[in-house]
Amino acid sequence: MRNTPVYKALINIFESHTEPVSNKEVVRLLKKTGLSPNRTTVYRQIGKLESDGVIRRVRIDDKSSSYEKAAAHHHHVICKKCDKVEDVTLKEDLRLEKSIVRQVKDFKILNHSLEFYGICRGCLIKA
Amino acid sequence: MRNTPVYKALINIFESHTEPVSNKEVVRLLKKTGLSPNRTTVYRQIGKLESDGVIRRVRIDDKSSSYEKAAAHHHHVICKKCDKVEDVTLKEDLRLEKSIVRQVKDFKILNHSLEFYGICRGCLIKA
DNA sequence: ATCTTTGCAAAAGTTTTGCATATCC
DNA sequence: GGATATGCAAAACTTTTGCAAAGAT
Repeated sequence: MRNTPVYKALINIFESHTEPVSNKEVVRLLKKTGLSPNRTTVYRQIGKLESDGVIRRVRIDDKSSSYEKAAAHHHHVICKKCDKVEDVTLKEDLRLEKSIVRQVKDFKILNHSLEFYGICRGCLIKA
Repeated sequence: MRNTPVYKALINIFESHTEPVSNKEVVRLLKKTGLSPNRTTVYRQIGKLESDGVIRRVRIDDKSSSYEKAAAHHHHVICKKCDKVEDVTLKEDLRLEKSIVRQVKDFKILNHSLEFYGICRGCLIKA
Protein backbone atom coordinates (compact mmCIF):
# COMPACT_ATOMS: atom_id res chain seq x y z
CA MET A 1 0.00 0.00 0.00
CA ARG A 2 1.19 3.46 -0.82
CA ASN A 3 1.82 6.19 1.60
CA THR A 4 -0.97 8.51 0.50
CA PRO A 5 -2.67 11.10 2.69
CA VAL A 6 -5.78 8.94 3.01
CA TYR A 7 -3.69 5.95 3.98
CA LYS A 8 -1.83 7.89 6.65
CA ALA A 9 -5.05 9.34 8.02
CA LEU A 10 -6.69 5.91 8.19
CA ILE A 11 -3.75 4.39 10.03
CA ASN A 12 -3.95 7.28 12.41
CA ILE A 13 -7.63 6.82 13.02
CA PHE A 14 -7.32 3.13 13.78
CA GLU A 15 -4.22 3.69 15.90
CA SER A 16 -6.00 6.18 18.08
CA HIS A 17 -9.19 4.18 18.56
CA THR A 18 -9.11 0.93 20.45
CA GLU A 19 -12.85 0.64 20.01
CA PRO A 20 -14.38 -0.31 16.69
CA VAL A 21 -15.01 2.47 14.20
CA SER A 22 -17.79 2.27 11.64
CA ASN A 23 -17.30 3.22 8.01
CA LYS A 24 -19.61 6.14 8.58
CA GLU A 25 -17.46 7.36 11.45
CA VAL A 26 -14.31 6.93 9.41
CA VAL A 27 -15.72 9.29 6.81
CA ARG A 28 -16.61 11.77 9.52
CA LEU A 29 -13.18 11.54 11.17
CA LEU A 30 -11.42 11.97 7.86
CA LYS A 31 -13.37 15.15 7.25
CA LYS A 32 -12.10 16.49 10.57
CA THR A 33 -8.53 16.06 9.38
CA GLY A 34 -9.26 18.18 6.34
CA LEU A 35 -9.45 15.23 3.97
CA SER A 36 -12.76 14.51 2.33
CA PRO A 37 -12.10 11.53 0.14
CA ASN A 38 -14.82 9.95 -1.86
CA ARG A 39 -16.82 7.16 -0.22
CA THR A 40 -15.43 4.77 -2.79
CA THR A 41 -11.89 5.51 -1.73
CA VAL A 42 -12.69 4.92 1.89
CA TYR A 43 -14.36 1.59 1.18
CA ARG A 44 -11.48 0.50 -0.96
CA GLN A 45 -8.77 1.50 1.47
CA ILE A 46 -10.56 -0.10 4.37
CA GLY A 47 -10.97 -3.25 2.32
CA LYS A 48 -7.25 -3.35 1.69
CA LEU A 49 -6.33 -2.65 5.28
CA GLU A 50 -8.57 -5.53 6.23
CA SER A 51 -7.14 -8.01 3.76
CA ASP A 52 -3.64 -6.95 4.78
CA GLY A 53 -4.57 -7.81 8.36
CA VAL A 54 -4.04 -4.27 9.63
CA ILE A 55 -7.63 -3.93 10.76
CA ARG A 56 -10.29 -6.48 11.49
CA ARG A 57 -14.00 -6.44 10.92
CA VAL A 58 -16.16 -6.44 14.03
CA ARG A 59 -19.72 -7.65 13.89
CA ILE A 60 -21.51 -5.15 16.06
CA ASP A 61 -23.47 -2.62 14.19
CA ASP A 62 -26.37 -3.09 11.88
CA LYS A 63 -26.07 -0.25 9.47
CA SER A 64 -22.50 0.30 8.46
CA SER A 65 -19.61 -2.13 8.98
CA SER A 66 -17.20 -1.54 11.82
CA TYR A 67 -13.50 -2.21 11.99
CA GLU A 68 -10.80 -2.00 14.62
CA LYS A 69 -7.05 -2.18 14.74
CA ALA A 70 -6.03 -5.83 14.56
CA ALA A 71 -4.26 -5.97 17.90
CA ALA A 72 -4.55 -7.99 21.07
CA HIS A 73 -7.59 -10.22 21.04
CA HIS A 74 -10.41 -8.82 23.11
CA HIS A 75 -14.15 -8.36 23.22
CA HIS A 76 -16.71 -5.60 23.50
CA VAL A 77 -19.53 -4.43 25.67
CA ILE A 78 -22.02 -2.52 23.57
CA CYS A 79 -24.74 -0.23 24.83
CA LYS A 80 -28.05 -1.08 23.19
CA LYS A 81 -29.25 2.48 23.57
CA CYS A 82 -26.38 4.69 22.48
CA ASP A 83 -24.05 2.15 20.80
CA LYS A 84 -21.18 3.11 23.08
CA VAL A 85 -18.50 0.44 23.02
CA GLU A 86 -16.09 -0.61 25.74
CA ASP A 87 -13.26 -3.12 25.39
CA VAL A 88 -12.96 -6.12 27.69
CA THR A 89 -10.66 -9.10 27.93
CA LEU A 90 -11.53 -12.51 29.26
CA LYS A 91 -9.40 -15.03 31.09
CA GLU A 92 -11.78 -17.78 30.04
CA ASP A 93 -11.15 -16.87 26.46
CA LEU A 94 -8.64 -19.53 25.52
CA ARG A 95 -10.76 -22.25 26.99
CA LEU A 96 -13.64 -21.22 24.75
CA GLU A 97 -12.16 -22.32 21.48
CA LYS A 98 -10.73 -25.47 23.00
CA SER A 99 -14.11 -26.44 24.31
CA ILE A 100 -15.67 -25.88 20.92
CA VAL A 101 -12.95 -27.73 19.11
CA ARG A 102 -13.76 -30.75 21.23
CA GLN A 103 -17.45 -30.40 20.52
CA VAL A 104 -17.40 -29.62 16.83
CA LYS A 105 -15.41 -32.14 14.86
CA ASP A 106 -16.39 -31.03 11.40
CA PHE A 107 -14.99 -27.54 11.60
CA LYS A 108 -11.52 -26.14 11.72
CA ILE A 109 -12.08 -23.24 14.11
CA LEU A 110 -10.05 -20.16 13.24
CA ASN A 111 -11.31 -17.42 15.52
CA HIS A 112 -14.31 -16.21 17.41
CA SER A 113 -16.28 -13.12 18.18
CA LEU A 114 -17.75 -12.43 21.60
CA GLU A 115 -19.83 -9.34 22.19
CA PHE A 116 -21.79 -8.38 25.27
CA TYR A 117 -24.88 -6.23 25.04
CA GLY A 118 -26.35 -4.08 27.75
CA ILE A 119 -27.13 -0.57 28.88
CA CYS A 120 -24.37 1.83 29.83
CA ARG A 121 -24.47 3.93 32.97
CA GLY A 122 -25.26 7.10 31.06
CA CYS A 123 -28.34 5.60 29.49
CA LEU A 124 -29.38 3.89 32.70
CA ILE A 125 -29.48 7.24 34.48
CA LYS A 126 -31.45 8.88 31.73
CA ALA A 127 -34.07 6.11 31.76
CA MET B 1 -50.17 -10.15 15.59
CA ARG B 2 -52.79 -11.59 13.32
CA ASN B 3 -52.99 -15.09 12.06
CA THR B 4 -52.35 -14.33 8.41
CA PRO B 5 -50.82 -16.74 5.90
CA VAL B 6 -47.51 -14.89 5.98
CA TYR B 7 -47.46 -14.97 9.76
CA LYS B 8 -48.12 -18.70 9.86
CA ALA B 9 -45.49 -19.37 7.23
CA LEU B 10 -42.90 -17.31 9.10
CA ILE B 11 -43.57 -19.10 12.37
CA ASN B 12 -43.19 -22.33 10.49
CA ILE B 13 -39.90 -21.31 8.96
CA PHE B 14 -38.37 -20.28 12.26
CA GLU B 15 -39.78 -23.35 14.03
CA SER B 16 -38.17 -25.67 11.54
CA HIS B 17 -34.77 -23.99 11.48
CA THR B 18 -32.59 -24.02 14.56
CA GLU B 19 -29.89 -22.21 12.62
CA PRO B 20 -30.20 -18.53 11.75
CA VAL B 21 -32.11 -17.63 8.62
CA SER B 22 -31.32 -14.50 6.64
CA ASN B 23 -34.00 -12.19 5.30
CA LYS B 24 -33.03 -13.24 1.82
CA GLU B 25 -33.52 -16.89 2.70
CA VAL B 26 -36.86 -16.12 4.32
CA VAL B 27 -38.08 -14.66 1.06
CA ARG B 28 -36.86 -17.72 -0.78
CA LEU B 29 -38.46 -20.13 1.69
CA LEU B 30 -41.75 -18.27 1.55
CA LYS B 31 -41.78 -18.63 -2.21
CA LYS B 32 -41.43 -22.38 -1.82
CA THR B 33 -44.63 -22.46 0.24
CA GLY B 34 -46.50 -20.78 -2.58
CA LEU B 35 -46.54 -17.38 -0.86
CA SER B 36 -44.67 -14.56 -2.51
CA PRO B 37 -45.26 -11.61 -0.25
CA ASN B 38 -43.68 -8.29 -0.99
CA ARG B 39 -40.26 -7.61 0.53
CA THR B 40 -41.82 -4.87 2.60
CA THR B 41 -44.21 -7.30 4.21
CA VAL B 42 -41.42 -9.66 5.09
CA TYR B 43 -39.32 -6.93 6.66
CA ARG B 44 -42.27 -5.66 8.64
CA GLN B 45 -43.36 -9.04 9.91
CA ILE B 46 -39.84 -10.02 10.87
CA GLY B 47 -39.48 -6.72 12.68
CA LYS B 48 -42.60 -7.45 14.68
CA LEU B 49 -41.61 -11.00 15.47
CA GLU B 50 -38.35 -9.62 16.76
CA SER B 51 -39.84 -6.93 18.95
CA ASP B 52 -42.31 -9.49 20.28
CA GLY B 53 -39.36 -11.65 21.27
CA VAL B 54 -40.38 -14.54 19.04
CA ILE B 55 -37.19 -14.38 17.04
CA ARG B 56 -33.83 -12.84 17.78
CA ARG B 57 -31.37 -11.12 15.56
CA VAL B 58 -28.05 -12.88 15.05
CA ARG B 59 -24.98 -10.95 14.03
CA ILE B 60 -23.35 -13.25 11.56
CA ASP B 61 -23.76 -12.23 8.01
CA ASP B 62 -22.69 -9.11 6.27
CA LYS B 63 -25.27 -8.66 3.60
CA SER B 64 -28.73 -9.38 4.88
CA SER B 65 -29.79 -9.64 8.53
CA SER B 66 -30.26 -13.06 10.03
CA TYR B 67 -32.72 -14.15 12.69
CA GLU B 68 -33.40 -17.32 14.60
CA LYS B 69 -36.10 -18.64 16.88
CA ALA B 70 -35.65 -17.12 20.32
CA ALA B 71 -35.12 -20.41 22.11
CA ALA B 72 -32.47 -21.97 24.27
CA HIS B 73 -29.38 -19.83 24.43
CA HIS B 74 -26.62 -21.16 22.22
CA HIS B 75 -23.88 -20.13 19.84
CA HIS B 76 -22.80 -20.76 16.29
CA VAL B 77 -19.90 -22.04 14.29
CA ILE B 78 -19.84 -20.37 10.91
CA CYS B 79 -17.92 -21.51 7.87
CA LYS B 80 -16.01 -18.61 6.35
CA LYS B 81 -16.16 -20.18 2.91
CA CYS B 82 -19.73 -21.38 2.47
CA ASP B 83 -21.50 -19.65 5.40
CA LYS B 84 -22.76 -22.97 6.73
CA VAL B 85 -23.87 -22.59 10.34
CA GLU B 86 -23.84 -25.13 13.14
CA ASP B 87 -25.27 -24.65 16.62
CA VAL B 88 -23.17 -25.21 19.72
CA THR B 89 -23.69 -24.81 23.43
CA LEU B 90 -21.08 -23.98 26.03
CA LYS B 91 -20.77 -25.04 29.62
CA GLU B 92 -18.58 -22.03 30.30
CA ASP B 93 -21.34 -19.80 29.07
CA LEU B 94 -22.79 -18.67 32.38
CA ARG B 95 -19.40 -17.82 33.74
CA LEU B 96 -18.81 -15.46 30.83
CA GLU B 97 -21.34 -12.84 31.78
CA LYS B 98 -20.45 -13.09 35.45
CA SER B 99 -16.83 -12.47 34.68
CA ILE B 100 -17.73 -9.44 32.60
CA VAL B 101 -20.10 -8.08 35.18
CA ARG B 102 -17.23 -8.06 37.64
CA GLN B 103 -14.96 -6.34 35.16
CA VAL B 104 -17.30 -3.75 33.72
CA LYS B 105 -19.00 -1.72 36.39
CA ASP B 106 -20.55 0.89 34.17
CA PHE B 107 -22.74 -1.42 32.15
CA LYS B 108 -25.81 -3.43 32.96
CA ILE B 109 -25.11 -6.52 30.85
CA LEU B 110 -28.21 -8.00 29.31
CA ASN B 111 -26.99 -10.67 26.92
CA HIS B 112 -24.14 -11.69 24.74
CA SER B 113 -23.34 -13.07 21.35
CA LEU B 114 -20.60 -15.60 20.78
CA GLU B 115 -19.81 -16.81 17.29
CA PHE B 116 -17.00 -19.03 16.14
CA TYR B 117 -15.56 -18.78 12.66
CA GLY B 118 -13.72 -21.45 10.75
CA ILE B 119 -13.79 -23.75 7.75
CA CYS B 120 -16.21 -26.64 7.57
CA ARG B 121 -15.17 -30.14 6.55
CA GLY B 122 -16.78 -29.83 3.14
CA CYS B 123 -14.76 -26.74 2.27
CA LEU B 124 -11.58 -28.16 3.81
CA ILE B 125 -11.76 -31.13 1.49
CA LYS B 126 -12.37 -29.00 -1.56
CA ALA B 127 -9.36 -26.78 -0.77
C1' DA C 1 7.49 4.53 -16.56
C1' DT C 2 4.67 1.78 -14.07
C1' DC C 3 1.60 0.46 -10.82
C1' DT C 4 -1.59 2.21 -7.26
C1' DT C 5 -4.88 5.32 -5.68
C1' DT C 6 -8.50 8.49 -6.40
C1' DG C 7 -12.91 10.63 -7.99
C1' DC C 8 -17.04 10.44 -10.33
C1' DA C 9 -21.07 8.51 -12.01
C1' DA C 10 -23.74 4.82 -12.10
C1' DA C 11 -25.42 0.46 -10.47
C1' DA C 12 -26.50 -3.11 -7.18
C1' DG C 13 -28.27 -4.50 -2.86
C1' DT C 14 -30.72 -3.95 1.56
C1' DT C 15 -34.04 -1.72 4.31
C1' DT C 16 -37.58 1.96 5.23
C1' DT C 17 -41.62 4.94 4.42
C1' DG C 18 -46.19 6.61 2.80
C1' DC C 19 -50.36 5.65 1.24
C1' DA C 20 -54.24 3.10 -0.59
C1' DT C 21 -56.38 -1.41 -0.42
C1' DA C 22 -57.33 -5.86 1.44
C1' DT C 23 -57.79 -8.86 5.31
C1' DC C 24 -58.52 -10.41 9.91
C1' DC C 25 -61.13 -10.48 14.29
C1' DG D 1 -66.40 -1.51 12.02
C1' DG D 2 -62.01 -0.96 13.50
C1' DA D 3 -57.39 -2.32 13.73
C1' DT D 4 -53.76 -4.69 11.42
C1' DA D 5 -51.48 -6.60 7.31
C1' DT D 6 -50.33 -6.17 2.59
C1' DG D 7 -48.70 -4.37 -1.99
C1' DC D 8 -46.68 -0.98 -4.63
C1' DA D 9 -43.82 2.73 -5.71
C1' DA D 10 -40.47 5.51 -4.23
C1' DA D 11 -36.82 6.83 -1.26
C1' DA D 12 -32.89 6.30 1.89
C1' DC D 13 -28.74 4.06 2.74
C1' DT D 14 -24.69 1.14 2.28
C1' DT D 15 -21.55 -0.93 -0.71
C1' DT D 16 -19.59 -2.16 -5.36
C1' DT D 17 -17.95 -1.50 -10.17
C1' DG D 18 -15.91 0.61 -14.39
C1' DC D 19 -13.29 3.90 -16.28
C1' DA D 20 -10.39 7.88 -16.76
C1' DA D 21 -7.29 11.07 -14.34
C1' DA D 22 -3.99 11.96 -10.69
C1' DG D 23 -0.45 10.52 -7.65
C1' DA D 24 3.24 7.56 -5.62
C1' DT D 25 7.68 5.03 -6.02
